Amino acid sequence: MASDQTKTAILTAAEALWADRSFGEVTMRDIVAAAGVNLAAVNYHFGSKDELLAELFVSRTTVLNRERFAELKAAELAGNGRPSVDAILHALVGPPLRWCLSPDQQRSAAARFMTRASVETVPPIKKIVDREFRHLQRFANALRQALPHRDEVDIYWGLHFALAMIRQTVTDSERLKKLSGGLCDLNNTDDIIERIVAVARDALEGDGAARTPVAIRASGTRKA
Amino acid sequence: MASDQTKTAILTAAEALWADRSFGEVTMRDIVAAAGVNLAAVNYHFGSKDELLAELFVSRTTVLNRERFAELKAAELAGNGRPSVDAILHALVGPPLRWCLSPDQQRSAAARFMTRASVETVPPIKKIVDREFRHLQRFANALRQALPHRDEVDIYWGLHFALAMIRQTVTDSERLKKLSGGLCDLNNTDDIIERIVAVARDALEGDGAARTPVAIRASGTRKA
DNA sequence: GTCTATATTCGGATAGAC
DNA sequence: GTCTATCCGAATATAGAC
Repeated sequence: MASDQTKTAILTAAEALWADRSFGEVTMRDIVAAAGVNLAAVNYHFGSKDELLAELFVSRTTVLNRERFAELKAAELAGNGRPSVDAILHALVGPPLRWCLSPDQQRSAAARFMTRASVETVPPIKKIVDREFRHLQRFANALRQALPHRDEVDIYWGLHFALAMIRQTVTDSERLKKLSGGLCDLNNTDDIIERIVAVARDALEGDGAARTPVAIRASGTRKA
Repeated sequence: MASDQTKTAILTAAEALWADRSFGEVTMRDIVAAAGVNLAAVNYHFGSKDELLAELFVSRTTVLNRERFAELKAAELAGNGRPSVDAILHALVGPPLRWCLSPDQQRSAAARFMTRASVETVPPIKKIVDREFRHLQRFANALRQALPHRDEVDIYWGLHFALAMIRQTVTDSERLKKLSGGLCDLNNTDDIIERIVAVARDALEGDGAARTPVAIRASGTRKA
């Protein structure tokens, strides 16, 4: 087997396993068994279990963040440098949710893996949070520019809540499905994204906006 | 040392350690070292590491759920059997947040421990999720009664989002503090509870964004 | 590059003294 | 009830054959 294939097989297997279980619960033996490679391969290609996690996490977040950032840039272009709150939130929420709910098993696993890994306290992740931190700052800055009249504190809380809903939906959709007796459709990606964006938008734009009648909201006051 | 003291010391130490690290990352040796007791004491008093986790989790959730439920009952009394959405949400959100932000270190650790443990995939937790499930169903039922005109699906999503915000705030407040440059005051318990309740209430009572047909919503808010 | 076999550490559990 | 000492399995990592 070629070197690249072995590396990729390990990364893919690790991602799938870490999507559903924590770092410590997944052993290297689990990973190599799923990847169909030998135990020694992990250390040969990555050095250690920790470094495998770090490389995998950087690899996936780089792609996801690029996708988010591209949408943010597109929104800035469309808004002549002032993207709407709605567009910013779509750039933040859309990519992870579309990944998670994708029929592509690997994409879905990648989204769950990242969400899980980002709250792990193990050393390899601690070293990488800075990357994610700067990534989120871009969104915070975009929101501040889009809502110059809003108290900054409210903006950060709104972003915090948006991230909360993304996380919960990516990692805990099973509970919602059971709680609702199967009523909540977790296959309708667009509907879910719109729900999260809508709630986050109301949180950001404030109480007044949140109680504005549908007719006014839907006609697009934010675009002005 | 008396039996009760040893048991309590183990429970307290385990709770504090599991508040910040996952099940697998905390070893029994870590726990007994923090508790100042001997390694064998855990097996003597609890049987195994798994059973220690299960007993601790049941112990803490029992108290928290009772507190939540008492507030829900009080709200029902005050509302003549029909508690307001606001009161229901306060019963759901208040207890875990007050625990988490309490100056009492143990209370705070208990809240973080429960939040962490509830998403663990290890066997001892899997066996207990049913308890939590029934607990949440009570709140779902209360919300359905308070909002009879609302689509049930929206109610479950609103509950889901409320739980998301609670979880994120309990486990990840540190990131919000850093992201906001210290602007967000994470000591003002009441303010935080009101923020979460307000957003959840808007999501539940809705300005309609979440239940508006896609066709209408898309005309004004979707990005290009 | 890949794999087998093994070294080494670590963690959970237990036996038995006190 | 408590503690020391130890067993046993598991997990990471590595050495060395192919």
